[in-house]
Amino acid sequence: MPLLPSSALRGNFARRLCGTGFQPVARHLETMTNLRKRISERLSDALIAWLGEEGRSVDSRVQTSQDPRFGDYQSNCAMGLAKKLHQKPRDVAADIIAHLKIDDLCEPPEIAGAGFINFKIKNDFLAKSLSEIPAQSDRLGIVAVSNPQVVVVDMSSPNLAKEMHVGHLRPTIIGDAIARILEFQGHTVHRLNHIGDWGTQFGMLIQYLIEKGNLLHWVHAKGKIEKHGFLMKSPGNDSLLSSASVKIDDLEQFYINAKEHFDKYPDFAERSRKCVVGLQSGDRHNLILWEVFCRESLCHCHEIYELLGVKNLIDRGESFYNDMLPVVVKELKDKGVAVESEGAICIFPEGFKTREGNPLPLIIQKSDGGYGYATTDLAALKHRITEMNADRIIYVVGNQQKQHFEMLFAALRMTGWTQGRSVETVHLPTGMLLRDDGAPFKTREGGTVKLKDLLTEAVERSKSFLLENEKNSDKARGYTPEQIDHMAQIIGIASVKYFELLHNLGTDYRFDWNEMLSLDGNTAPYMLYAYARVQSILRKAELSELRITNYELRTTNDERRTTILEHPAEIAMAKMILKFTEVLELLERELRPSVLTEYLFDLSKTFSTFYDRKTGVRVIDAQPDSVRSSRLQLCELTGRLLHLGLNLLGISTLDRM
RNA sequence: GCGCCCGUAGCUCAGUAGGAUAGAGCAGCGGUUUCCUAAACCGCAGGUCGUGCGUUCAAAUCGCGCCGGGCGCGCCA
Repeated sequence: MPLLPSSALRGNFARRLCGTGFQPVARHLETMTNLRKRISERLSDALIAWLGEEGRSVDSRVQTSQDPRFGDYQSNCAMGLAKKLHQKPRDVAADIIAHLKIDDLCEPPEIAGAGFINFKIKNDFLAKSLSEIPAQSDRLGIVAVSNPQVVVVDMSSPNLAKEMHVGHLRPTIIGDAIARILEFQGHTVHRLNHIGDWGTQFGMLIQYLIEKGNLLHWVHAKGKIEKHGFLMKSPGNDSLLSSASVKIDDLEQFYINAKEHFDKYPDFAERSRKCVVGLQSGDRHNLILWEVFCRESLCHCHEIYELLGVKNLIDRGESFYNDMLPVVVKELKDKGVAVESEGAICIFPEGFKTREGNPLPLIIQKSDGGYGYATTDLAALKHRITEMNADRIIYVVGNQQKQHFEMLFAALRMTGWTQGRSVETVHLPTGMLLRDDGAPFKTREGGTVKLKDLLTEAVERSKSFLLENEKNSDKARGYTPEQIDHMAQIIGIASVKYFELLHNLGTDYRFDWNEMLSLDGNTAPYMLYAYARVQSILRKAELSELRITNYELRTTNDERRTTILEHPAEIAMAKMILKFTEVLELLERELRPSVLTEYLFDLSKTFSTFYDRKTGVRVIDAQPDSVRSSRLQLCELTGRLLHLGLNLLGISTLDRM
């Protein structure tokens, strides 16, 4: 059975995967088997063999069984089919089985209950499937999708007027995880940081900067600004910006001070408004200061992104779309998509109503001539579709904006911008972060919690835990302070990220330090620990990287690795490893990182049982050599898989804990 | 008032296009260290899936009503 496309396509794969951080699938023709898909294909063949063309329309999907008594997979198609054929479900099941050719994969299928067909995978087939996983691939032989798309992930979206707060955690972390997963699957992904860099508050901030701020090296610049949008300029290559700089230590406080000043002094407020006007009319001095301010604020954001390990962001502010706004409005007016209503230019997508039951507008030009967020969002959509050639645009944004995105997407369908091309737009609504007492996440004084403070605390808490361990003679591992710092950094950040990803993204959830940093349960530390144990085994078995290479190289040609699956723990391990392909399918369909966290937790648990002194098997001192090498292979695959899975979530691993 | 989301074990949450006796983790109780990291493992206990009808061979899952919570509903993002 051909598991990879022809060699002509393989060059494409390699190119597409460039820049994802993963090795291209090239040398090996092996891949990881999708057990569920295999059975489903055989079932489909059987249905066609039995019913002819009609068999094609029957649902041949199989699902994993909940109870091991029912085997590994089950098909429920006989029950539905029985109704159509006016036969008994169990008879239908028997007919299906009679046409099934599956004895190389499974034990003889069994009919149970109301007409379920149960499949149990043969150990031999599990072993064969494991041995097919290529040894050198950090992708574990998982091939890219055959229909790669250009995907824009709209994520993070900070507002440069203020510092990033806990509310940005979900859209940033989940957006990055989704981007990583789609990249891994072979799509071209653009992580788009839709930054709030434009609007009335910037007038106030810039005026405050001029009057009270710590402006350094302010030099009147030569030249002129050609276009709004500091983000359009190539960083570090701008003579205007290099001539002015500013340092704001506490951006949040700066905003609060400016706002107080604004409320207290009407003349300052007046100067602020003039500043806004200046900005909008392209006044050079105002614009330079605005850029300087945005640069400084963006530096604060990137400190956070660095801490979180979020890379390859396209920082593109709202200002980027400024010049497009009047063009878009005119176009939509000309096309008759937008109409004037109560002095404003509006689009009225079908199916949306106001409080009074009137059609609800998407306002693309205010009655005063200004533009709001809806216009920017539309312009951004157009840019992503027509300039970036996006096939799929994913917004990871709070669920409060659900209706706005529904209207936006409805409006998009009226514009004709996709020109018949299929462009999928999807809003992944994120839930709110609540305090552990269920209240909105605020400081005791009612202020917002800075993201930076939160992440710092996570690292600090991890560090004090590690230091506590070192004091305990039973647990002390003799780490140096540098090692402790490094581990605390990884564990702290991993804990916060994992806790985010663990929850279903749409629902509100409670933030609980003790829970997320706990070593017990579905947490990052538990999983990092499982990974560290794998690494420890491989070290103890003296399978250094070089040794693994030699060990694997012996098996590349005719001499296959033989996997021996006898002990229940070995069999469980094998099934769990192969299940990964099914998890990826689900991820592709549902874009829910919690599907992956759940799997990784199951994998870790299965490994802990496999390796346990009571319930598991010996590995390093196992005899004979064939068993030892088979078990080492299971460990090695688990390690690679944990590393891969955590990597897809944006979480780093530790070789020791 | 209308629209959308949610209500599952004491707590936090899963439950994959309706499938068999509803699952995890935490907390609780009880076990396991001559042995590769006990930061672990095993076992026990714990639920009329908010509620009432309905759809069907089959409902936590689909439909309708009700109760309770959240969010949104014309120039803020």
